[in-house]
Amino acid sequence: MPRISIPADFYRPSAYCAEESVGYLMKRVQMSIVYQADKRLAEHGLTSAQWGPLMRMKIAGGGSTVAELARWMQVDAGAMTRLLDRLEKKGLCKRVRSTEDRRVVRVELTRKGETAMAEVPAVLAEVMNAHLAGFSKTEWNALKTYLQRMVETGDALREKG
Amino acid sequence: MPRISIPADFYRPSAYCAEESVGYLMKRVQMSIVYQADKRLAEHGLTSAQWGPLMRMKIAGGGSTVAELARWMQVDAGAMTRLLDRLEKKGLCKRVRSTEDRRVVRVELTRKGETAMAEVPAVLAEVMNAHLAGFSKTEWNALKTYLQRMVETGDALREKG
DNA sequence: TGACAAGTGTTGCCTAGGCAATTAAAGTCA
DNA sequence: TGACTTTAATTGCCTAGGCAACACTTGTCA
Repeated sequence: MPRISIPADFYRPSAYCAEESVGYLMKRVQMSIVYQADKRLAEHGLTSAQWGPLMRMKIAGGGSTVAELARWMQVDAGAMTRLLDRLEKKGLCKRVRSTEDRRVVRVELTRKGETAMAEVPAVLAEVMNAHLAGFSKTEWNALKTYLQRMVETGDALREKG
Repeated sequence: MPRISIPADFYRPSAYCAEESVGYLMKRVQMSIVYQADKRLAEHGLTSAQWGPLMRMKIAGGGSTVAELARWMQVDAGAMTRLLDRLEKKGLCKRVRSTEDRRVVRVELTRKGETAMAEVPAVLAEVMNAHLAGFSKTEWNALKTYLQRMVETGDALREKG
């Protein structure tokens, strides 16, 4: 039962101020997080776009498929194909054509991929914690709640068209 | 006087859960905002990356420069050059070599560019308001405060290295 | 069985940004 | 004045994602 969503009335066409915009602020924060994560991940030969699929392979027990990874990352299947090309070239994963369903390509972590992934969770936690310096646990929870509500609202918008 | 920033302790390397991550949630929200904005801006021949420079030219009185736009958008100068290539190809702006300082290229809005910009603020306000459906003014202010704090913390991180 | 639909992966072409090298012009200073 | 530095804009090469077309399988159903 999706309740009716009435848009807010905070922003008006005239006097649209960037510093007041939640969208602008979120973009700034996002850029900072990606910048810090990329800087630290570069030492392990990874980018902030690349750890996601590797993490998924890891928690799935060492392997996955192109389509599954694309869905998980909420990304185009073509983009995932090319991202895996780059990871494979670096020797972090390898592709194996499935024998059961000959359409699918299984993607598996290599030894080198597992090694590269070892430090990633610590890096991510560190970057997030650094950006939340000064936040109380209450504030952190409030922020998460706000963001979760916006995600739900956005999903509902998409469904309606 | 930059006060000392002590990182938070909310995230730990083990059990790094995406749904709990402020970074993941913010990315989701950001993707939704960009998606909705792109969908509506496409009717005016624009993308969510393109309205920014045009807006800057507009509020600067019809013109700016490549370097100034790149700084304003916090983007690489090369990226801005290419973005302006695309805008110029669509006839939304035009480049004029400056006579005072022959290094700089002045970028000016065309009539067509002004027309395209007319509806943009309304579109942006609509998209932001839609994503903030259900928020009270107090919650909206709290969210902005949290984000502003994270921006400042991120800037401080970058300065320190 | 055979046509058809749906799922899977790849590729081409597009926008978009980062980094580095290059060229040209302007400013600085011994 | 001449050497040096800085700034401005562009370009090449890289990662990255979206959309559409394509080929190849698999499943469905008349």
